[in-house]
Amino acid sequence: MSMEEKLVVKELEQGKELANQLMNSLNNPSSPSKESNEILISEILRCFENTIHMMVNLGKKTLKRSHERSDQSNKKRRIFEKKKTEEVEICVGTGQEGTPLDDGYCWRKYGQKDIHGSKYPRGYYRCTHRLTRGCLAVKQVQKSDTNPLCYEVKYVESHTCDITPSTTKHSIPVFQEQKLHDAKQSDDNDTVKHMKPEELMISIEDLDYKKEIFRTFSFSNPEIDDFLEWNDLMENLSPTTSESGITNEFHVSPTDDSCFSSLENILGSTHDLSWM
DNA sequence: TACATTTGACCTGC
DNA sequence: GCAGGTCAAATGTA
Repeated sequence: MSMEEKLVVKELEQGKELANQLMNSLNNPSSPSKESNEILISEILRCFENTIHMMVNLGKKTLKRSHERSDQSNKKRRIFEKKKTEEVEICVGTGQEGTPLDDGYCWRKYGQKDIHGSKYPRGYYRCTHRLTRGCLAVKQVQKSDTNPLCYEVKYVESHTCDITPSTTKHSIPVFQEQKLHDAKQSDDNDTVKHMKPEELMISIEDLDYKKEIFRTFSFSNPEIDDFLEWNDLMENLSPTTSESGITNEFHVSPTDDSCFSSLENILGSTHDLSWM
């Protein structure tokens, strides 16, 4: 059994346990409050959502692998799939040796490769939430040959996990890409007008300054993290995704409860159920 | 013990 | 055949 399949089983077992708790609660006249039942329901729904999400991604992965290995003649489709993932390359300076490019997301290294013609190997990172939330974000980090203090970072696919760990020192998931986004969007900005995306340089001082600005931007409420449904979250947070597929901005207000509207609708509908 | 990193092997595209 | 990308077992670390 693969790691993904184990996670699916674990999630289903958790849902089963929650359902049992709900049943016990409903069968017991001196059961906890209605709010407790609502919490249990939302947790069960979250388990289903996660399971579906994981199964979909597991299926995609399986299909993709089998497709790649068995149907090698269908190259048009492969090219099409490849085009769906466009890439943006930026270069960010950092003085923190060993911890390059802490961009606020949780990355897990899955490979390193010596690149022909390059002094330094290229590191391959994927989002930590790839298995649990199906986030397909990937980045490649390579030291610049010309400037060892400069890292060339290539982001492939955008984050769909929408999770910025509260423990992360710098909660700036949008900053570096925002900079690039600004460079693309603003024709009036002469300083970035002539820059190619892959040549975009960000000074350390500027980085620290921006980090301070975006330090408070994070999803640090564990209850929110627990209750949000990922699809609804994606819709309600309204991330402005560019044509490249890179998520550049998030329009979200900490006080905006629109994120919970769908959940409230679900819970609201359950109010009408006779067993509540 | 769980999670992250390393690294050699394997796969695919050119 | 080569180079780049990914996988997964082995290893390291908290």
